[in-house]
Amino acid sequence: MDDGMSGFCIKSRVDGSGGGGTKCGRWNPTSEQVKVLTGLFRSGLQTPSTDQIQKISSQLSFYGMIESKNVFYWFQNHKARERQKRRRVSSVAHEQHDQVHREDKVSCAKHFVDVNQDSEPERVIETLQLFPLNSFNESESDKRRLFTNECKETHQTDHPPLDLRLSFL
Amino acid sequence: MDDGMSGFCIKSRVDGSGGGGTKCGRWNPTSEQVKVLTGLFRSGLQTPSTDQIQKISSQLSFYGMIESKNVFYWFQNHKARERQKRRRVSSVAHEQHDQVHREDKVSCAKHFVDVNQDSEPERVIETLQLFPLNSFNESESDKRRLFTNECKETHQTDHPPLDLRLSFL
DNA sequence: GTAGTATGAATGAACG
DNA sequence: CGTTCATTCATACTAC
Repeated sequence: MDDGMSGFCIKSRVDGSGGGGTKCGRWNPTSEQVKVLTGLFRSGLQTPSTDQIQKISSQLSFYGMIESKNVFYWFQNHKARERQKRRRVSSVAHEQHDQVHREDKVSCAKHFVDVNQDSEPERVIETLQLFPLNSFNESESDKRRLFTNECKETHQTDHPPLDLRLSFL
Repeated sequence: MDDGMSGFCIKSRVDGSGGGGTKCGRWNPTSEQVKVLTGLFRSGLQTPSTDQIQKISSQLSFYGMIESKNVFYWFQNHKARERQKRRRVSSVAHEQHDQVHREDKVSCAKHFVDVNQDSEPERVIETLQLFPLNSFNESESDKRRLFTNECKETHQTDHPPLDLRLSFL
């Protein structure tokens, strides 16, 4: 999206500066930054608020270029990966013999459909078209409930107009 | 990545229906779908109504599997993230180092980029037509033209205490 | 140079 | 709507 793709040119490690230079691309935290971040995380701050993120970012900028979003991502990733690791461990160390399906979520997430896995990707020609014309004045939650319960969007095989010049709205 | 790096990196993974394994998991929009959605969003449709969502979904199904809820979530996420990003980037600046000239912010970003949303060769016939009266608002409104980059504080000249050590939280 | 790994970034989905 | 979770993509780094 228009993520802003804020660019940043970072050095290569505090020590480094290997001359190789300013690689523009993704943020590469300095060891000091990582140290502080890790310290914060271990101190119990696993999900900083937006406000905290900004403060942290601000302070860490002393050590080098950094943006709020970097801090944000750092915490998100750090937490996620720790959890992920933990989950893996518990999954193996615990539980009965790990079945072939150790993943219970990865399968078709919800009430999805499309059971076709390794065969001709043929689309079902269900014509279960859209649910009744909505009643205006429905709340967001109503909408969400509606959508999440929707099991399949038919995607009719016979191509619709295709003229979607966005004028269909 | 090549100097393009604008917009989004198209994932090589073509979503299902194509040949072979239609990985059923989460929706992976095709670039066409993203393009249309982005176009709609940019044209002012940031919170489509239920029926609009259905129509969009219906039309986009031409490009691949898609459900209404996907469209719903897409808009939710897109809007939320745009704000989030904005929030993260803004403030922090404060009046501390005064309002530098807008120009400076740009120069600070010397090597990179712009916030150009789609530097993609716009191929879709943008006949964006304002949706019917059911929702007339936004108008042009969009003037997020500022470079919201956090290149900000080049460290306020006189470096901050550096005594931070987590005490600033 | 290729393989493997660590991790930054992105985003679909969903929660409160 | 703001926030959080899970999964995946992309890339920096390391080892062979």
